[in-house]
Amino acid sequence: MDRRQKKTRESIFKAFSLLLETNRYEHITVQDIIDKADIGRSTFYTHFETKDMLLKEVCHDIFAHIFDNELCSYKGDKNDLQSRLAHILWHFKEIEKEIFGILASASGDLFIGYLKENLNLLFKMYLADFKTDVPADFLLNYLVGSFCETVKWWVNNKMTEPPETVANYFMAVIETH
Amino acid sequence: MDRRQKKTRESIFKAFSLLLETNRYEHITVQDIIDKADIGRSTFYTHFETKDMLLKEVCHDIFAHIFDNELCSYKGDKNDLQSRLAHILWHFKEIEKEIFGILASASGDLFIGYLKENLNLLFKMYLADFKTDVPADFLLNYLVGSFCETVKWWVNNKMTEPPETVANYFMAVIETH
DNA sequence: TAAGATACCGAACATATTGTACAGTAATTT
DNA sequence: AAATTACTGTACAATATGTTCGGTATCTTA
Repeated sequence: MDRRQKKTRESIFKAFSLLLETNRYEHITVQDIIDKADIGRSTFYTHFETKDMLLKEVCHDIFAHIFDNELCSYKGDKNDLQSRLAHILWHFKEIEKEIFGILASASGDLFIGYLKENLNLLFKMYLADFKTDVPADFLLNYLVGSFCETVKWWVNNKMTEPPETVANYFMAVIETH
Repeated sequence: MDRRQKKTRESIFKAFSLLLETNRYEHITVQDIIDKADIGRSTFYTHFETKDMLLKEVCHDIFAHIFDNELCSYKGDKNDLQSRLAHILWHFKEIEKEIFGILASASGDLFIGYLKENLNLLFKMYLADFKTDVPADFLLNYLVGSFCETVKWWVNNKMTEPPETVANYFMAVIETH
C-alpha cells in the first residue's frame, strides 16, 4: 500500500480516536475529523464512504484484535469461559477512552453489535451440549445480551472494578445454566 | 388547553406515529413530520424543541400509560412479577408498529432508556429482601438489562410468541435469584 | 533518473436539514 | 366586539453532507 495512503488513513484513525476521547460519536462531524487529521475533504471521502463506515472499520479492527486467537482454543468449560470474558474486558480497558466516546452515544449500538457477533460464537460453543426448557436462540441471546449489559454497567462505573471481578459477577448471575 | 393546540399536537403525534410504521426514527426528518401533519414549520417548533423531544414525549406517554397502576399494587413474589412482565409485553404488542420504527434505530436507546427506568422500580421491589454475593446494583442492572434484551429479541422475532410465553422464558433463565 | 501513475489539496458547488423570524390571518376567549 | 392567542408560510442564516475537478506533490517502475 502506498505510503501516502497509509499515512492519511493513520491520521484519520488517530484524529477520530482523539475526538472520541472528548466527544460522543454522534456529535463528531466529518469536518471535525478532517480538521484534526489535517487532510482535504475529498481525501476523507476517498478513504471512507461515510462516518459510519469509519466507525465500522474501527470496530472491526478492535474486535479482530481482541477475538483473534481467543476462540480457536476454547475448551468449553465454565472456568475457561470466565477467564476469556475477563480477557475481553482487559482489552476494553486498554482502549478505555475510545470506548467511552463510542458507547456513550446512541450509535453505541454499532459497537455493541460487533461485540454481540463475536460473543455469539463464544457462547454458542459454551452452550453446545446443553438441554434447556427455553428455545436455544433465546438462551443464546440472553447470555450475549446479559454480558453486553455487564460491559455497559462496567463502563458506566468508569471501569473501576478489575475485569476478573466483573467476569466473576457475571458468571455468578448466570450460574445455573 | 386551546382546541387548536390540541389539534395540532394530535396531528403531529399521529403523523409521527404513521411515519414510524414505515421508517426508522433516525431517518424521519422534521420536514417529513410537518408535511404529513400538514402544519407550518414554525408551528412544529412552538410545540417541540427538537425531534428528540417529540420522541421523548411519545415515550413518556407510552410508559406513563403502561406503568400506570402497574407498580402500586405489586406484591413482590415471583408469579406476580411474571404476570406483570407479560402485561408489559401485551402493551407493547398493542403499539407494535410504532415499536418497530422506534426500536429498529440507533436511537432505540431512548425508548430502552425509559423502559429501564420503569423496570428499575419494578425489579427493585422484587429484589428488596434478597441477599446476594454480587453488588445489588449489578444484579439490578443485570435483571433490567436482561429483560430489555428479551424485549428486543421478541421484537426482532416479529413478536410471534405470546407475551406469556416470553415472560415465561425470561423467568426461567433468571430463576435462581 | 526520468516518466507515468497515483494520491492529495483545496476550493467550489449542489443539496439537505435545522432552527429562527416575522408579518398576516384565523380561531378562541373574555 | 375586542383582545388574546395560535397557526400560516415564506424567507433566512447556519451547518453538514457528499461530489467534482484542475492543479500539485509524491511515489513507483522502467
